[in-house]
Amino acid sequence: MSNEQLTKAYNPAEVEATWYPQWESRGYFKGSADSTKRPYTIVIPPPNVTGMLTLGHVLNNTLQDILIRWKKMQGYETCWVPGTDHAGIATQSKVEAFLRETEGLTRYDLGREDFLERVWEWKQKYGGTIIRQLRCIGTACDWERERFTLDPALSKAVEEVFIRLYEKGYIYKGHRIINWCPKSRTALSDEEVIYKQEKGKLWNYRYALTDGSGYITVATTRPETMLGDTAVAVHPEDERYQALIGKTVTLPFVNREIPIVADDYVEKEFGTGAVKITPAHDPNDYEVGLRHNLPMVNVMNDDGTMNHDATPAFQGLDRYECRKRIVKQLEEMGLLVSIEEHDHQVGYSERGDVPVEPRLSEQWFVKMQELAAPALKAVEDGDIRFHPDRWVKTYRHWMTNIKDWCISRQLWWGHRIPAYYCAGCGECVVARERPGRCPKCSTHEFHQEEDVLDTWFSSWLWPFSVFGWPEKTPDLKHFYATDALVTGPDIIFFWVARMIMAGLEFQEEVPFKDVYFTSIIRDDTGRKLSKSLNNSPDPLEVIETYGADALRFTMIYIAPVGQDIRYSNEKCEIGRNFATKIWNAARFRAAQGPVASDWNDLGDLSAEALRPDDRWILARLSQVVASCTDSLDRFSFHEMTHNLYEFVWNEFCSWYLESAKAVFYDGDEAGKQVTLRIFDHVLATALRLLHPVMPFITEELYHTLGFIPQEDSIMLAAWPQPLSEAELERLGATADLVGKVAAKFALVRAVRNIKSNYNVPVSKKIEVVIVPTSPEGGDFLRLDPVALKAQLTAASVEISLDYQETGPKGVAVSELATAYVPLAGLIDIEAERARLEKQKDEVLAFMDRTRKKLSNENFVKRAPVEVVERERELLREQDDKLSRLEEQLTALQAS
RNA sequence: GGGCGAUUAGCUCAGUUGGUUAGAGCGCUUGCUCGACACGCAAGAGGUCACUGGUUCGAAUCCAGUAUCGCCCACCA
Repeated sequence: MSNEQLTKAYNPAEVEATWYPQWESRGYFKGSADSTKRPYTIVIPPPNVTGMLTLGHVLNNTLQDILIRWKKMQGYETCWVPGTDHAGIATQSKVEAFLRETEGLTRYDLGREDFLERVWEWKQKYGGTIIRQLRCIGTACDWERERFTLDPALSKAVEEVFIRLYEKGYIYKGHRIINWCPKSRTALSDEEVIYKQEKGKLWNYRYALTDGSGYITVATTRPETMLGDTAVAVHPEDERYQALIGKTVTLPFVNREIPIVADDYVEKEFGTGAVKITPAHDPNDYEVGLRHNLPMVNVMNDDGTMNHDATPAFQGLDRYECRKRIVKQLEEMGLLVSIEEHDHQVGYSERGDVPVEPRLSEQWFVKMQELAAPALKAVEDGDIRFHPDRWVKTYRHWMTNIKDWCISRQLWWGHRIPAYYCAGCGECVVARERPGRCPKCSTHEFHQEEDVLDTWFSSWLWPFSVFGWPEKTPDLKHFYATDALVTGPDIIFFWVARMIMAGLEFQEEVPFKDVYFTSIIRDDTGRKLSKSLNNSPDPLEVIETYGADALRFTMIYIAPVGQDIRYSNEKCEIGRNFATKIWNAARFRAAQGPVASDWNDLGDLSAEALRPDDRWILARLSQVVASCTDSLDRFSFHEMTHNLYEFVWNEFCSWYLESAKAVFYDGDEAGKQVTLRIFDHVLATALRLLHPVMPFITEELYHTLGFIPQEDSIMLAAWPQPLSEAELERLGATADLVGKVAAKFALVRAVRNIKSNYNVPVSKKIEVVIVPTSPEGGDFLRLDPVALKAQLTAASVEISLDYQETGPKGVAVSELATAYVPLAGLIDIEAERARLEKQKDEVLAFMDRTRKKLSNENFVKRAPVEVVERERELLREQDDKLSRLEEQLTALQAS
C-alpha cells in the first residue's frame, strides 16, 4: 500500500482487513521453542467456548496484546497461547436449553452418549465464534497453538493430575454437605455460590415435648427443612432450657421423636435460643449432627423437590411450595408462634441463578492446605507480583482460610473422573485405565464414575497443559514459566490461586511472574455491563464504527488504575480522533516528499545544525520513550497512553509540526533537509511507541511513509531507546534548551492572546516587536526567525532591546520578553488596561505567596537549598514582570 | 462482623518517592473554512483536592478519626 496517496480520512476497516491476515500468514505471531531469543510467554485466560466477545474481553486481550507486541519489539521470542474453556455448566445448560426449545428434548431423553455428541456438534458449530472475534481486535496470538480444555492432550493432563493427587492422598471421596444447584442438578464449589442480601422471614414455631409437658419454640428461615430435623439444640449454659436438655420432642407431620441436645454452637441471644437441627440440609447442623451422632435425613430430590422422606403429604412439592404449606399447616395446628421480618444472605448458584441447597452427598474433594502453603509463600516472597498489589491481601486471606475443594460435578460435559467401581464388591479403583480385575473380589466388571470434574480442575493446569504436560516437551521447557497473566480479580480464587498451586505442585515453578488485574467495565451510569440490562455494546459494532485501534486506545486511555471503567461508545471518539490526528500528521509529511534515508541515525548531527525546536522535540521524544518503557515495565498502560496522546497531539502536532511547516515552506534547502530528518525520526519513533496499542494504523503509516519496505513490518522493528546523556548533550537537547523553548512558546501564546482578545483572526498577519528581558534571550529568539514568524503569524518580527514606539498597541508580557503588537484602530484602551490589570493581580498574588514562604525563617533554614533558590528565582522573575506590567499601565495612562 | 477501594473542574478521571501558580478529555464561552486534520485550530472561563485533627519549613500526596458510596469475605438458625 506504500507510495499511494493517503486518503483524507483514515479508513480503519480496510487497513485492518489488509494487515491482520498478512501478520498471521507471515508467521509473526508464532513462538518457536528453537529460538535463541529470550522467551516471553502469556497464556490467554480461555474464554468460554460458547461465549461472545464482550468489552471485558477487549480490554483484557488488548492488554495482553500490548505486552506481547512490546516484548516482541524488545527482542523477545514471544508466545501468546490462545484457547477456549469447555465451561461445564454454562455450555451444558446452553445446549440443554437449545434442545428443549428446538426439539423438546432433555438430556435424559438422549442419554449420556448421544447428548455429548450433540454438545460436540454445537461446539463445532458455534465454538469458534469468540476466537474469530478476537482476531478483529488485532490480537497477536499464536493461533497454531490454539487449545481447548477438552482436547485429548489436555484431558490427559487432567487425568494425570487427578491420579497423582489421589495417590498422594490429596484427593478423597467423602460424604459431606456441599452446595447443590437444583437447576443444574450438580454439586458446586464454595466459590460458585454468590450471596445476595434478601428480605426474608424468621418463622418461630413450637415443637411439643414428647412427654406432653410443654413446648419448645424454635426459629428458622427455612421451615420446609423441618421435615429433616433430627434434633433441637440449645446452648448448654442457657438457663431457660436446662430442664429440657435430654428430653425429646415429636416432630409434626413425620412424627419423629427427636432429642433436645446442648451445643455451644447455639447463640443464646438469637431468636428463641433454640435451633432446629437439620444435619442433611445445613452445614452447621451437619457439624452438630456429627457431634451428637444424629441421624441425617435428606428430604429433597436433586431438583429441589421434596422426596419420599418428606412424607407423602409433601413429596414431589417444590421446596418453596412446601414451605408455604408447612407454614400454613403449622398455623392451623396452632404451632406457629410468630413471623418476623429478617434480612439475611441467601446463597445463589452462580450459573443457575437459583438458591443453592446445602445438601449431604457423596463427592470428590481436593485437600487444599498443603497445596496452598507454597502458593501463598510464592506471592508473599514476591516470586509472583500482583498489580495492583493490594490484591495480595485478598489472596492471603483466602489462602489462609482455604477449604477443601469439591471437584465432582453431576454433569455430563466435562472430564470424567478416572475412578472405577467393581460391579461385584463396589471397590473403588482410581487408575489410568479401566481395571481388568478387582483386587478384592476378582470380578472383571467395572463401571466408571459417572461424575465429571469441575471445569476449573482443567483450567488450573492451563499454563503447562497447553505446552504438552505431562510430557517434557521442548515447548514446556522453553515457554514455562509464563511471564504475565492478565485477568479479572473476580477469578482470583477460582483460577489465579489454583494455577499457582498447580504450577508449584506439578512443575515446581510458579506459572507466571506478574499478574495484572483488569478493571471491571461499567456503563456511563456505573452499572455493570450485562445482557439483561441491555447496556452491553457489541465490540464488533464499535469496531465497525470507530475502528479497532480507536477502541483499543480508548479502553486503555479511560481505564483508571485499579478502578472500574465507566464506558460508553461515545468515548471511542477519543481514540478515533487521535487516530485521525496521527493519520493527518502523516499525510502532511507525505506531502513533503519521500522520507529521509537517514531518519533513524542522528549520529552525525550536532547542536549547531539544529534549530532550537528540533533540539526541543528530540529532548521531549527521548523523555517520552523513557517514560513509555517505564510505564509498561510497571504495567501502567493508562499512563503510557496519556503520555503518548499528550506528546503526539500537543508537542509534536501543535508545536513541532507547525514549526517544521515554516521551514518546509519558507526555509533554505539545507535547513529543510535537517528538519525533515528530525521530523521523520520523531514520527517513526512515535509510531513504534504507539504500535502495541494501535497496531493497525501504525503498521499502515510505517509503510505508506516508506520507513520500511512492504515485506517488512513494524512488528519486527526495535522498541525505541532514549538517547544517552552524551547524545542529548551533543544534539543540544538539554534541559536548559527545553526550558528556553518552553519560554518561547509562552511568549507566542501571550501574543496570540492579544489577537484573541481583540477578535483578530489567527490568520491575520501582524507586526510584532519583541523586547527581550536579556540580550541572551534576544540571541535565542534570533536563532530561528522563520519559525518564530510563522508561530506568531506575523508579517514582520522585530527583536530589539530598546523599543520606544508609542501609540495604541497590544502588549504581551512574558518571562522571556515583552512583545508589542500595534493594532491600529483595534486597540481599546480600557480593555487593554483591564487585561494588564488582571495579569498584574495574578503576579501580585503569586509574589505575595512566595514572599511569605521566603520570610518564613524555618522554610529558608530547613527546606533544601534548591527549593529555596527556585523560590527566589521565581520571585525575581515575577518582580521583573510586575515592573514591566506597571510600565505598560503607566504608558496607557499617558496615551 | 472483618477486609479492601473510592471521594480532586458541570461530567469522567490523572496527579509517581510531600516541594513552582493542582492537570487531561468531554462539556461550556469567544474567535477562526490559516496550504495535515471541523474527528480540526487558537484563546479563555471553571477547583476552599469529602470533612476534622495531627506530623512537617511545606500536605491533594503521610498518619488518625468521621461521613457517604462501592466491592469482597464471614456458619448467628
